Amino acid sequence: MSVLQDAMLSLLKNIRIGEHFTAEQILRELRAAHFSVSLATVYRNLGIFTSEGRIRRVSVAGGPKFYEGNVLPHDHAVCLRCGRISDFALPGLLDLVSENLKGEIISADLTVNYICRDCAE
Amino acid sequence: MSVLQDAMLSLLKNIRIGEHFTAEQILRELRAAHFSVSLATVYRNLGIFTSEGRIRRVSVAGGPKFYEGNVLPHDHAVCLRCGRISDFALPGLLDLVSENLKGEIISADLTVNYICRDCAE
DNA sequence: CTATGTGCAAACTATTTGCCGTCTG
DNA sequence: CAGACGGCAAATAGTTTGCACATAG
Repeated sequence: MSVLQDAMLSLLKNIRIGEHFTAEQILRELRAAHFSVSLATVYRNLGIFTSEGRIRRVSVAGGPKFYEGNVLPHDHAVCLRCGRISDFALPGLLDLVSENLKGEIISADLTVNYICRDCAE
Repeated sequence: MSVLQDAMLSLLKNIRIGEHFTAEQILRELRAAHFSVSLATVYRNLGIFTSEGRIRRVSVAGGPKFYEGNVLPHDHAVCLRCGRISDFALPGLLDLVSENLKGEIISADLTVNYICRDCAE
């Protein structure tokens, strides 16, 4: 683990739970912290961390992917106005799925589109 | 509505419920039906139909998007071995979501990763 | 005739890769 | 010195767009 990789990982791990970053945002954060790093390297390391299960990659329709340090199972809610992604837990989801689908269930990705309370005003 | 657009729409609407096509596959189907059409036009028309709510666009992590004629609310199960996408219904999902998330819920996209019965053998 | 639809090629966005230099143990 | 790390530029995949021509109503 290089100094840069440590910095990337702790960026993703230590930021407020529920934050989500794109590769571009991570690049900006790292540069703000005086790393002279390139986008290719950010992507390369994000790929490594994701395949090691240290971080999680989140796809949201029609845009860049987001990365988060929270690898515990949880779901995402995307506000259609401000675009912000929030984590939320939906206990019982996997049970509900396995009652309704035959086969060996590996995981379930739930993305809820909603209008968050800030935007609803 | 041009003849081509009619053909695209009925392709998406009439095929066995639960089928999902990529833009490339639709192009191939149309050409097999003797249309001399380009990929750009397929994408253009898919975009129009999607924004009109006549078809639905489905994103699956790390690949091209799929399109389906079934616009009724339903969920998707992706087999991690064969990659096939199946429709399935999860009654009670929206209720479960609204019990656990504050805000105005618009829709919920659930994608289940699993091993289908054909692949399990 | 006017709007709509289409092909083609080029642009674009997000991401990945090859190559080669560099740093570290 | 070997192997991991990283910069740069080019490649790639999927999708979108500008433009000029064709076609339908």
